[in-house]
Amino acid sequence: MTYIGSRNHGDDKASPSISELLRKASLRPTRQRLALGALLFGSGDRHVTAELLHAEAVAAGQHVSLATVYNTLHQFKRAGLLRELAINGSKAYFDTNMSNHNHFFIESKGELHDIPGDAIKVDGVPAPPEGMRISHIDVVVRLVTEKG
Amino acid sequence: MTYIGSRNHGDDKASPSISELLRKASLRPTRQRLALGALLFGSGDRHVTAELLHAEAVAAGQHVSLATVYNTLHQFKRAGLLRELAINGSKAYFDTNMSNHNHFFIESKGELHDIPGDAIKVDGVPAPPEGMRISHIDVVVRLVTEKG
DNA sequence: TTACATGCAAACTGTTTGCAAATAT
DNA sequence: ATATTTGCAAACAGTTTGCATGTAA
Repeated sequence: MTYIGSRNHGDDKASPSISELLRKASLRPTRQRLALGALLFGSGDRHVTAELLHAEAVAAGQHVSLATVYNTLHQFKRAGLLRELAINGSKAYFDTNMSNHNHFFIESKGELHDIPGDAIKVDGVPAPPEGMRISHIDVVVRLVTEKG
Repeated sequence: MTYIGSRNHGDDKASPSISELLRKASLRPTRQRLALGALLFGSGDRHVTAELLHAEAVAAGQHVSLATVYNTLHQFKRAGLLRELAINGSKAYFDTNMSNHNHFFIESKGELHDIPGDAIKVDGVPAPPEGMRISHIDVVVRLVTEKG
């Protein structure tokens, strides 16, 4: 679940590892889930919006409704295959990189890039209030063009 | 506009400093902006959503439309009086604390709390790509109840 | 066979916009 | 007087949902 290396297995055949991912998540390996899973997990870490993933699936000749893309993203998230990122106020980004890491965000393009997990160190976080614990610390480095 | 109310012209005992803020921002001191400004800047650092601020204004007996709340929040933001926070995927939060600081976010309540700017230190941020510079680094410490 | 998954459209939430009426200067 | 601001409702984007149809086990 951490990373899925190479893509091969021929051209028109679903990757067996996707089926396995789905099986482990108790999700039936439907055509749609296999297609979306291949797009998401078939080639390294990815950042997608529902809209982008849908467009990719359609471009790949797969019939998948946008609602199914949303459903599938949430199912994958629930299964621990994806993480949802709150980057800007409007769109939801999903990240296939489940390891500890952070992000550059290019505001002008809505584009995300990973910062490896061992790069950034956060110190001095105050103790949470009584009865609360830290679930996660998000660091987003927002970038603009040099001109500003 | 069907509202029948007092037009407090000139001497406005309510909040002279708000009038000044507005004047500096080249925003006319209308009744709505004065009311919203008083709610936002009248009592320390605040985190509001448009919906919350609108509810507060109405509760305070002020006629302000939600559209005007949105417009005003953006005008204040543009004037450097507010900062917009991207915390979760759905709602926009506005923060009256313009100094460098970070946030606790209590997911279950959608509640934000400041972490003083000198508390958290972020080290090891990689150099941005060519032609880009860092505009801001957001650190959000997400909290859940101890039980999960 | 039957429980689960999909697609469509309609519903929904949060936000923005067009325009006539109101207000500030 | 004139340029700006407001309120309303309608438009809009992104997301979720209800339900009939389709599909995996």
